[in-house]
Amino acid sequence: MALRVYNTLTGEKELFVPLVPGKVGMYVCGVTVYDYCHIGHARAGVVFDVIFRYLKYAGYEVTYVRNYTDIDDKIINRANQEGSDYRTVADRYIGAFDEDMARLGLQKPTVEPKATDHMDGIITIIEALITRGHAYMSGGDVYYAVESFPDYLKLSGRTLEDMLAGARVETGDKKRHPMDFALWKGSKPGEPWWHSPWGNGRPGWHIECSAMSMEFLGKTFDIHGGGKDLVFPHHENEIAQSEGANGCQFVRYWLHNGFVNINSEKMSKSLGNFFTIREVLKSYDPETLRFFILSAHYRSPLDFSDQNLDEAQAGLERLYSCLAALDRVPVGDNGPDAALTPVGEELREKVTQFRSRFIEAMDDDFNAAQALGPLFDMVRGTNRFLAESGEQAGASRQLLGQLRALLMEAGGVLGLFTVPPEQWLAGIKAAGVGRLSLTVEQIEQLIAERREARQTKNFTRGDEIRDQLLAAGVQLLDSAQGTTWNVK
RNA sequence: GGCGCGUUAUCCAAGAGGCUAGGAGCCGGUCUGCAAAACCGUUAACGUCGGUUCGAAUCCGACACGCGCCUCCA
Repeated sequence: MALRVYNTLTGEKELFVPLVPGKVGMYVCGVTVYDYCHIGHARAGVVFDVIFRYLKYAGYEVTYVRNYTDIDDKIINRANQEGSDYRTVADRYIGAFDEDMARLGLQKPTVEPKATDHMDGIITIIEALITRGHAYMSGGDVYYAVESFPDYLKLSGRTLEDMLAGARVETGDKKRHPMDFALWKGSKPGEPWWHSPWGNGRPGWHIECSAMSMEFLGKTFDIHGGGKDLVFPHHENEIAQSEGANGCQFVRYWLHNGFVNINSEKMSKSLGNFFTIREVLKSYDPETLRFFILSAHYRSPLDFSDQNLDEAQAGLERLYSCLAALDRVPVGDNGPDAALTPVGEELREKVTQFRSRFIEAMDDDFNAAQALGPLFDMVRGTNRFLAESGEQAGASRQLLGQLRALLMEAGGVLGLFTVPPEQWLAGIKAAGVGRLSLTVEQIEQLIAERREARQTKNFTRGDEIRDQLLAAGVQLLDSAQGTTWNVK
């Protein structure tokens, strides 16, 4: 099997063949830095992080570029609101973005360029567009003439007529066609500006991505990604700019992730129904959020809710618990594994098939949700084997070691299992304690009281304490070694 | 209005002509003073109506419902 990816441009899954064998150039639209990131940004970040990781896992040398758009109307507005300047706002939210993405465990892209560091490239492309008749000056601005580019809207599969029908497009007096868009905006008083052949001003939205991708990946490159909402106008306009200026294909494979929904409705700034990443990470572990994102295919909508996050946590906990159980297996001798029981043979079979099943899923348009299946399968087999062999499990350490390595290998691609299992499990518990009305001391005290009651066979009192704690959200776990507890 | 997408069991969610997805839950079992937890086992589905086919969640058509884009958005 070979990697196949869904290309928005053709609307089909295609065999992935990079421009240069063994190498991949990938550009993903980052963020416009004017506010904290929400869960939608988290999804895009995680999805393309996994794509980046998988391409490397598949043996490609990947150049991954993810930009910061650090000059834009919204940044300027924000700066005006708070009485600072665009640079202050941009730098603050670049810092916040980096923090959020690091917490979600994203690997650093190869390059993370900023729009304002690429003014020369931006100006060069606009000049080329004017020369080739794709752009025109008007009232201090420069606009792209969409009618000059026959392929315009090929990505979203529409026509200019479709777009205008019933649409609320204002016919700005500066534009020749209502769909024309700004490449360069003349600066108004008090606004940041850069020198250009068309006077002082700043770039329009879209052009920075054409400039930065060309700078680091060339005129034609393999993968361009972003959220579905960028298909139009952002990516459509990038195509018009880059292909208009260079006269050659811009991007070979367009990848777009689906939205995060709240109650089946798109999460967005304008609807005001969004959660920031940092808000969510107050109640949920970052890897849980990551796991939740990976539990649906990247192009499908993903419904965000506490219930779904809780389920994701339960799933991830199952995986981590298995890893922790493997760590507790007593070390056997270094000799060959003991003869396996039927249950052991079954597990060996799962171990043998694991990698090909995992790769098959990921090769099919990065289907991480499907790739999770073999992980859980192997976990079930492991639990079963461990339960059966008990103290003797150490005699099969080669098999178990191989199994653990495979789990970690898959975790490396998905960005999971980055925390030592016992520590992760302890972290989940600690987070739960923070939400309780009882202190750890009070809980321990009650448990001690219960132990005494039970020792004197006063089960009524013992059960009373157990119910009391349960009502407070504390779940007791009795075992031969004594009583421990968990937050429910 | 134009264009596009989706509808899978109690819930979440893969699958895209014949091949066990998976998770949570329910139920049964092991364990336990009884429970809980953990572990094991197990259950069930393809929106509706037609069509193509030896065979359809899967392909085609109609309908219903939901959603998205057409305006800043990951």
